[in-house]
Amino acid sequence: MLKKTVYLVDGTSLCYRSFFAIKLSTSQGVATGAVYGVYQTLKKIISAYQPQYLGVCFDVSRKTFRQEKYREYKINRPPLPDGLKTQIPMVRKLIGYMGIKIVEKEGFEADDVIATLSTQAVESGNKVVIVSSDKDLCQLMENDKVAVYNYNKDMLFTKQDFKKEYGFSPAKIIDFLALAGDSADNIPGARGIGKVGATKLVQEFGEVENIFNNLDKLPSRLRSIMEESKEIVLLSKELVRLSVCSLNTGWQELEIGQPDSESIYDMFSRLEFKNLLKGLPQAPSNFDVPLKQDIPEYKKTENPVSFFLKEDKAFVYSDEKECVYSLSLPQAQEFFRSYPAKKVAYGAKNQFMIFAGTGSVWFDVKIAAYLIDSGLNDYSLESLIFSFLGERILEVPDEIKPYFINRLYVKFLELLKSENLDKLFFDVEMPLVYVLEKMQSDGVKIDLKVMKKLLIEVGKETDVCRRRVFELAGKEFNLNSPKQLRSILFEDLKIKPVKKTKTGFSTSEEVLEKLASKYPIAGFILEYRYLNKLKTTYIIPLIEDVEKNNGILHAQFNQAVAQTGRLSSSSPNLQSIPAKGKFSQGLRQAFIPSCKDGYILSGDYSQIELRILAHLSGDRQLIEAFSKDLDIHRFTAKLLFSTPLEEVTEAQRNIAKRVNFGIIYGMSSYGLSRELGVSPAEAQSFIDDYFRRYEGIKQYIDNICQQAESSGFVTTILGRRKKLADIKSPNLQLREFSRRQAVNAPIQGSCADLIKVAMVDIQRRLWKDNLKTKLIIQIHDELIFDVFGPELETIKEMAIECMEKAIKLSVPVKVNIKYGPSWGQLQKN
DNA sequence: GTTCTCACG
DNA sequence: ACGTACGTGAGAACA
Repeated sequence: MLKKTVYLVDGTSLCYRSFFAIKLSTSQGVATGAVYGVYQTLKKIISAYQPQYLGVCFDVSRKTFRQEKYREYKINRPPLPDGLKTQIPMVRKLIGYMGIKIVEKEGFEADDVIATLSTQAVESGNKVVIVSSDKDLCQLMENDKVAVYNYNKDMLFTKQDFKKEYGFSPAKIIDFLALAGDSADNIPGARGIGKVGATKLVQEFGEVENIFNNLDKLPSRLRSIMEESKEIVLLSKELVRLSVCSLNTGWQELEIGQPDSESIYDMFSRLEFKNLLKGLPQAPSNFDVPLKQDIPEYKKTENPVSFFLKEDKAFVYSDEKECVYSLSLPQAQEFFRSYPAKKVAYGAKNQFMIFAGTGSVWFDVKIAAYLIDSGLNDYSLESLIFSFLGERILEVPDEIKPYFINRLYVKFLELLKSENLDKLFFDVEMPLVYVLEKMQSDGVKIDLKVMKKLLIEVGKETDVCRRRVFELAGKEFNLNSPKQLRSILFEDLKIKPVKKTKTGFSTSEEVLEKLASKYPIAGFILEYRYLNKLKTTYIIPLIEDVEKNNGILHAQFNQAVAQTGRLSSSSPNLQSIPAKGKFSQGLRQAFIPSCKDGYILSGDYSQIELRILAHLSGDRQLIEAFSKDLDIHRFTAKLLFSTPLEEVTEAQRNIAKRVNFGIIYGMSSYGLSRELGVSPAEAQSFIDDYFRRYEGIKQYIDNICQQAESSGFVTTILGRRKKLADIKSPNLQLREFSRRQAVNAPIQGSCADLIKVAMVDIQRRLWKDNLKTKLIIQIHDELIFDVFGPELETIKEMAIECMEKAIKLSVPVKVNIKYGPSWGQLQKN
């Protein structure tokens, strides 16, 4: 019979070690480090040693025969941490998916199971490798067919290695532990004997029984210790001795089976193990879609045509003929011009330019996926194919893409209809694709001279600030490093820290603000941070970007990113250009109209989120306040402080304003207390008063949370959905987070609905009336236009009209218009 | 790649 | 007893 090697893994110990070593969690905060670590370790063993037999052993419960012998056994072990507890079932599933068997036995620990399997395997003439970090298991190495694998050092540990390190043979580790004790398992050992003493005794006498037979050979102090501890030492030895038990599974059954890659892939994508996904073997793919070169001749125009563009090629597919056509660009343009079917695409925003003049894209599967689930963090075609079609393909070849786009489209159209998202999709989101494309390609004109002048000015001030900080600190250091700054402030200067982060004391704005009155250095650091941010995040990158593009800035407006339905902007982010602070307007002055004598015009929704809250909640007070066009924060202050409207102080109005914002964010008393700088109890009383006065809002919030719980999602005015997977989670933090999202998402998302409708309407009007003015930037509740001079009055009216009438609310919607020669010089009428 | 900090709504 | 307002993107440091 051929000699085999059987690998036996201590699953419980591996889980613990991975959990503490690997701090990893999903974007939702679910701990995943243990799963990750266990997989990596098993994978490493499998690829390094290619074992044929491998089993993972677990402790079943805390109750084992050892507790019966000694009640204190492992009693000081803290309970399983929550984050690990939730991972154990995932780990077990994963091990199963990997084709690996789990072996365990009620009343016994993983170690005992390993001992049993190891003994059996060795008896039938095989070798054993034990994977564990637990010393107890070394006793099994007495038989030199058994080795222990250390996964930290990636090394095998043999009987010889053990002897070299300890000076006695592996079987005696139990005598050693019986004497020295083991604090982790609460093995008592002999009082007054530690590792050193125990080593000496075992080296001299071997087994503990032999010590007791030769007590007369010990020095008197040791002798009395040993006499006193006899019982406890013998008990300890019993506890650390591994026990053979009867198992349902023999080592022969540990042969590794075929891994279930689909399930592993599924689990990893849910746990967001992106790098591990790449390492998984690709499913054998058999697309079976022939490729043709000629121009397709479809007969039925009711079948939409799916396409994918790649530089100078277009790949086209329709259900009518089950093949993909590979066309040159001119061929494709000719085809689209002459053939009137609806076009289906993936990520059309970045593709349709090539098809200008051949009609618009009707269905974008990426946008559809975003409406169906706005919470995904990956909308790549591959990821959608996996999530919605259940096929795992690492990289879809370009020529096959239209085939999959078509399948996704069929699926998504059904889903959009059944979830009542089709109207939002076809009337708002799809038309918006083109609006955004136009905004991106038109771009924003930047005055480089203004930028460069600003760079010099800000640069100078930054240097002055930096020098002042160094003077006050008494030395130079990297002022951009929070770590170095931390040590300067809280160690060298011995300033009392205010707040901690995960890794040490915080040096955030909030902290420095508090320190500034007492320590001038804090003020200079703040000023440095502001200036440096301006310089490195805005001025320099904008200059570089614009220099590459002839004075025009082309940013991205992303339609499938924000979970609430908002747009996001990137490369550069035009939605976070500074608006306050000394140089903000100077910076914005570089954003100028593209034509001489033009204007930059901004249309800004006034208090839109609170108006939407009034609409959604139907709160009597809030609706009335907006109907009368009152200052809403002042009005809230009146209610909170029971003061006549005209007697509300600025301070009271300010508190009310923050409370109003808090409501939109689903606030907690703690959050509000920090925002207001009062105690949580005082904050709570503000919240209580608020809800007493705005009864409808209170009811609405209770309602929406209940709705979220029963359906698992919340919706906006136009039916946009936000899924809330954790709304019923047993984890309090996750649950409360979901509740806050449940309150906020309908408000933020409805606001997005509103402005998106306005954008679509506005762009239609611009096209229809042949206007030269361009919509250039959207900042959530504000639209920025590059106005052609003669069109100023038209645009003013049109912006107000389209924005205010986008969606009819039960309160008036108000838009403020400002305009000027640059973004930094806007004036009201 | 993660952490900290900070810009915007 | 914990960690807390909601939604984004970006630069720099540090491992």
